[in-house]
Amino acid sequence: MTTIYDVAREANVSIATVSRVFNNNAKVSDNTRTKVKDAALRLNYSPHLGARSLMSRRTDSIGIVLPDMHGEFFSELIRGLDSATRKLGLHLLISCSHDDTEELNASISAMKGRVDGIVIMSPLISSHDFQKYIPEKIPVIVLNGPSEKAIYSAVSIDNYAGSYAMTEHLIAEGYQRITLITGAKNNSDSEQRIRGYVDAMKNKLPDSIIDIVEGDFSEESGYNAGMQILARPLMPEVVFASNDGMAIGCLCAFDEQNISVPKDIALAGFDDIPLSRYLRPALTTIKAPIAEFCSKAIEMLVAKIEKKDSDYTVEVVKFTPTLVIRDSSKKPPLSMK
Amino acid sequence: MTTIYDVAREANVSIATVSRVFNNNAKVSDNTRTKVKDAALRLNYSPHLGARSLMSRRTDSIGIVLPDMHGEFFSELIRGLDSATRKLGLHLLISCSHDDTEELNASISAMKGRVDGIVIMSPLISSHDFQKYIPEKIPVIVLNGPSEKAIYSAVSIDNYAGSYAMTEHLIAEGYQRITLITGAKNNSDSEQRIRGYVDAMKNKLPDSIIDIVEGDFSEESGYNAGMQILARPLMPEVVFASNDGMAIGCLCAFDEQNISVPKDIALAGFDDIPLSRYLRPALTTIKAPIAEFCSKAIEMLVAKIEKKDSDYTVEVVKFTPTLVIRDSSKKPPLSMK
DNA sequence: GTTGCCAGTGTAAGCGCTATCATATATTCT
DNA sequence: AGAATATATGATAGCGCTTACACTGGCAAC
Repeated sequence: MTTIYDVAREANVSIATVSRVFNNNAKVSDNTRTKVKDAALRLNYSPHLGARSLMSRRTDSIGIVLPDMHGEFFSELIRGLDSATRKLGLHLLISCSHDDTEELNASISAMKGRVDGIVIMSPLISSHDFQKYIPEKIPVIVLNGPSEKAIYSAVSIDNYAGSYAMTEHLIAEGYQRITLITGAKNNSDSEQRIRGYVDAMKNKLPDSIIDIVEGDFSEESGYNAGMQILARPLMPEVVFASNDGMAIGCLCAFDEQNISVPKDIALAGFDDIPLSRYLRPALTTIKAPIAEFCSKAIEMLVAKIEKKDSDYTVEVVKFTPTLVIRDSSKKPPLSMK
Repeated sequence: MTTIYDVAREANVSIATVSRVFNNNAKVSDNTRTKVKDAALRLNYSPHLGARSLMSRRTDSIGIVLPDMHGEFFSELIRGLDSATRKLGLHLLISCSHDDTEELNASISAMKGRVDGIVIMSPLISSHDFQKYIPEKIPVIVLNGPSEKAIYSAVSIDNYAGSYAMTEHLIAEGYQRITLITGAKNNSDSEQRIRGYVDAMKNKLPDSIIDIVEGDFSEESGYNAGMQILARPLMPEVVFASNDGMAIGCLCAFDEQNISVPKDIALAGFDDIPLSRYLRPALTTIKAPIAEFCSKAIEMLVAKIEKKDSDYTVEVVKFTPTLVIRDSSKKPPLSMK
């Protein structure tokens, strides 16, 4: 392996000069600069970034801990984080906790000395539970954390508002029997979406029945929930699935039973994954501004990194998602009923 | 920041002993071991992995360079790589080249000294073009590379065989006018899929017309291609989209024009993303064994890392994908035509 | 009692780099 | 001309860790 010493020898300068050339901040004469660059090129040298970060106390990488990587929502998330960090010349160390406390802690420990800051998304495990494994005062940003009092600064999608808005919209459309399919159990995103639905129902349609079927965010659970709903004596007028994946599963179940959407039953999802607009019928859903969401998280993290210690402020930024109305929730004209 | 020195002082031992405890290989008496562990716990110490890897010449991380992160295919890929590396206690540094040579080279350089090996997926840029930026003799595995003579060991999905098998199947079903929607231009995966289609058509249905419409793997391009196909005087009997995303776009276009699948026109995709089975009609497609594919890539990479230098062998492993027949390609009984 | 061995521990030399300080040379001012 | 200043470069001390080697004391072997 070529080191800075080899280049120094080859270019007939000291290692300090080579270092200066590669951090092109200090003043080096043009002459020596090219001498060094040529030597480096000849030896195919590039600095060992691990060694560099040991001295400079910066790794230029940030760690991402996600609960899972299944489905389009997460690929959009990773994509957003990648593009936000790339702009700043930062790198991404990605880890997956599988919603398991032990794995989460292992992921966090494994990041010590490798990253300048960590972004954690942990809808199941509370930050109280991983706090003690976070190396002292490494900056942390939580994505979409539980609504408990925040220990760390957080960026989140306002699941409650989104879910409330969707329910409200469905009610305004004239639907009365609205069934919710929940996300995974104990998952904070799911819980907030449930609350949004329940509150909107209670406020806007006090006499209606609150009807909740359990799911877990997977397409399969959406399919099962759909089947379960169809098996009932009285079908709801509209099913609101807590994410698009489950809505797709539901759509599949309905189709299998020759139930037409939205004619026989309307359908709505949450997340607006890229595919949703291409479903037939196109899916009414809630769109979160993932790109801005990711940028904001990275921006806040970098601010914390820059300020070093001293910064113990906890700031929580919420993004309000927007309603995207497509065909799957359109109330058919009465004549068609 | 707590260092090994702090722990040594706290436990009243030398740093070497602390190091031994944390690498629990050497012999340390049970007494001192607990003494050290207690001290570490008290100080919330965990070793600085960057510093460790400087000495041990191992980073326990591997770099992944992907061309893009859009869509479910990539999330499945990252998921597969994560689970393969996790089993081995390795970490993942992920970077995205956006099919741009400069970004790709930047990603690779940025990995020097941070990873023990690199997995590169680069369907557009040939390994000849990034070879000179690869730090000398860091192990590299290429995923799904172009079919040119391999410089690096590679693991790939046999796109050609998959595409050939699909075309053959469609012909066997009795279809004659088969249109292919291609993937992105100059993309090696796409090119291989085109060749598979063309060869199967020529071999199995020599008199038929080879009909190719351009796409770029995005849902939108599939939608556009679908619209373009419908605008023709003579519609094909079946459309074979080079990936599932485009098939979904196509399905959307067909539906919009009241063309029913598979009654009026049949449809097939490629990749078998998790959603495909939940489409209506469920999508006939080609399933690649992504999990095995990823495991194999990591396994080969780790083998190269272990063997250190000396290993310049180039091995290419191909995975043959399998046909998944669902409703979208079912030939309707003649009576229904 | 001397030797040999071994388990358990400490000492110190780096890993490849950055950064501080000192040094050497060139440039400007009085 | 001599001092003051600016500019380019070198020597060197670490960053936090691992590891080869040296050391200590206890115990079996002769």
